[in-house]
Amino acid sequence: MAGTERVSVPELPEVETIVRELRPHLVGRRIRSAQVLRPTVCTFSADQLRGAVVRRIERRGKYILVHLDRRGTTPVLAFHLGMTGQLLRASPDLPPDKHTHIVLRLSGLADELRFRDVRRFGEACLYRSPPDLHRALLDRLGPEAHTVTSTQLARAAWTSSRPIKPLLMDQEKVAGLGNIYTDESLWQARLHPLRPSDSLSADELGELAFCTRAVLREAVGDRGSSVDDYLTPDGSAGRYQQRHAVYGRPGEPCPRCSAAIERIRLQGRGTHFCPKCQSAPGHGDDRED
DNA sequence: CCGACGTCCTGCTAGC
DNA sequence: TGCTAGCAGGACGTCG
Repeated sequence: MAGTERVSVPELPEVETIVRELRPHLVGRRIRSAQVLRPTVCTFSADQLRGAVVRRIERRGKYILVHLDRRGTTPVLAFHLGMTGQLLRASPDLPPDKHTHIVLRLSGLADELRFRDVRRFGEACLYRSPPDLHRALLDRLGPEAHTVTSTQLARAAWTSSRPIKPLLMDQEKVAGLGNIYTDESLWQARLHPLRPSDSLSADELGELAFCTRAVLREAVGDRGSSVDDYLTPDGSAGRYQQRHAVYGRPGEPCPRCSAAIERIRLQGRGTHFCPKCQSAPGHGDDRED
């Protein structure tokens, strides 16, 4: 793959794709055995999982939540994939590599489930109960990005003067967006990533909410973006990267106006936008329609 | 309260 | 050719 972007960071569409793929394989099965190959990436020991039955699996923000049933308790296993995390089904005949940190074997499932993470920004946490999970994790997350409304966006945006891009990536404000889909949503909404959040009009925030939902819906339909090594648990790749308008395309023509896509650094993140049709802050907001 | 910045980690690549 | 420095970034801790 050409370009300077080599890493595919799992965001809402990738995590949703993983959850959908795993669900029919995991739900109802019992964890026969668990191996923790690298204890630093998780908060539990292998024997805390043994014998647990998977009741359901869901996504919240970028978290994968595996609800368990074990000896009358209902613990929840939560995965965050960080930048390079993967949940893969793999044959036990293939020895796990050095980046495989957790291995689960389930009753009635030939493949084992592996948590693999090259850069180890991801982690797996075990919570004692759903209320514990909410207190420690879920209550801190903002509304889901794929259903976010203009009202919800306005509530977050109008109380902050920080640029709109880092606000969208703040999981306490909106849950599920990362670098790729934030850049794509802002391009779709014709908003410059540096625009102060509290400078956005109700109309602009309405458009941003609409575009964010649309981008995520299409990306989920394409089973996410595969930029380099992101794969779904069955080993297949997503294809939304073919539709990226700006992300990973510095210097290429904007699909809307043909101006060259720019790339800047914003709070340490590579940020891609069209300098022509995403009007710069302080240069007026007149847009053609 | 808010935001900027350093930290974690590995693999790839530009440059000497 | 082989080395190293730099870069990529999600979330969190620290500092101003």
